[in-house]
Amino acid sequence: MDSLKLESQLCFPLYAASKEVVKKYTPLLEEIGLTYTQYISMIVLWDKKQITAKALGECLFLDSGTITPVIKRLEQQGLVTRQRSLEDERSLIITLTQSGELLKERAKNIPQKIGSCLKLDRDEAMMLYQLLYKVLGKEPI
Amino acid sequence: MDSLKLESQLCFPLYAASKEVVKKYTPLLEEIGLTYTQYISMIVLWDKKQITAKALGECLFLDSGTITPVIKRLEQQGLVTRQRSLEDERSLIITLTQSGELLKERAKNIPQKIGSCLKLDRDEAMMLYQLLYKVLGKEPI
DNA sequence: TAAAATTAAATTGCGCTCAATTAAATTTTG
DNA sequence: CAAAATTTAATTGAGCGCAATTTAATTTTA
Repeated sequence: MDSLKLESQLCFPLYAASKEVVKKYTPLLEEIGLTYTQYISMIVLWDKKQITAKALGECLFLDSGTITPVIKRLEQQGLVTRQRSLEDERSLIITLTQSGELLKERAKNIPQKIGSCLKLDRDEAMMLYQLLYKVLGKEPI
Repeated sequence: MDSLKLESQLCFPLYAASKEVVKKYTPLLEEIGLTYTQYISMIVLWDKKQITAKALGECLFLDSGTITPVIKRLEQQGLVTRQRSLEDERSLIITLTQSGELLKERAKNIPQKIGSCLKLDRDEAMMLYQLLYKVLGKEPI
């Protein structure tokens, strides 16, 4: 049998489904002025309020080449501030601003809107979630 | 409960797992001079030998803005040729070259190498596959 | 303590991704 | 048939993503 077929490789539906789901977010995120990457960065910041660039990158599986310009754009929008750590000047501390905090209110119904347009029931979504975290080699929380 | 958390949204592990898996392909694909997107394009071409740009884009969930330059780079590498359809000048026909055909041999052990580094057993991989195709709203083949 | 190694961001360069637009060919419709 | 609508690629512009490199700060080690 031919393993070099699109249908025999798990990577492809993973890649395609990821893009399709991100695409569903785009119009909703546009209403609040965020890209998908900016959105997941804000999700972490809404939770933690303050985090280093390094820790944020680790949360999101993004390296500094990606995270640095994302943070700068969030700063330009007034959603976060950037400052060097006093204990370790190498570290960049990102802090949620009041304006960033307020944006959370406008984002709060996005997950539910997306959930309702994914054609998975509760058990399927749970199962998919578990399997993806297994691929990531991280425990689902 | 707070739905605006990274852990409560299916999109995030999907997005992260997709990137991590593509990243596993990168060093293997580098050996044969392809990017991931070029690789999945070649997979379709190894199967079909000839396809229009539109059909290729549909297979891969990619629009012309992405597929056009990808095809041009494959052409520059001598793996495919591009020609307009005689019946419909709007359509671009992409044809696998002999050199493109030969590359298949060098790629043939990639799926197995990737499979062995994903920490999923056979049943889990199958389940993940089915769930992802359900998200894509397409029947798995 | 001074040199070497490590760490964290930032930068660079290349390619991907998509939305929106454009241009050309074809099909539909009046 | 001619005008309008549709279809297909190509183009443009903004942002992501990563590998590789650079710069500066800190830690390790000789």
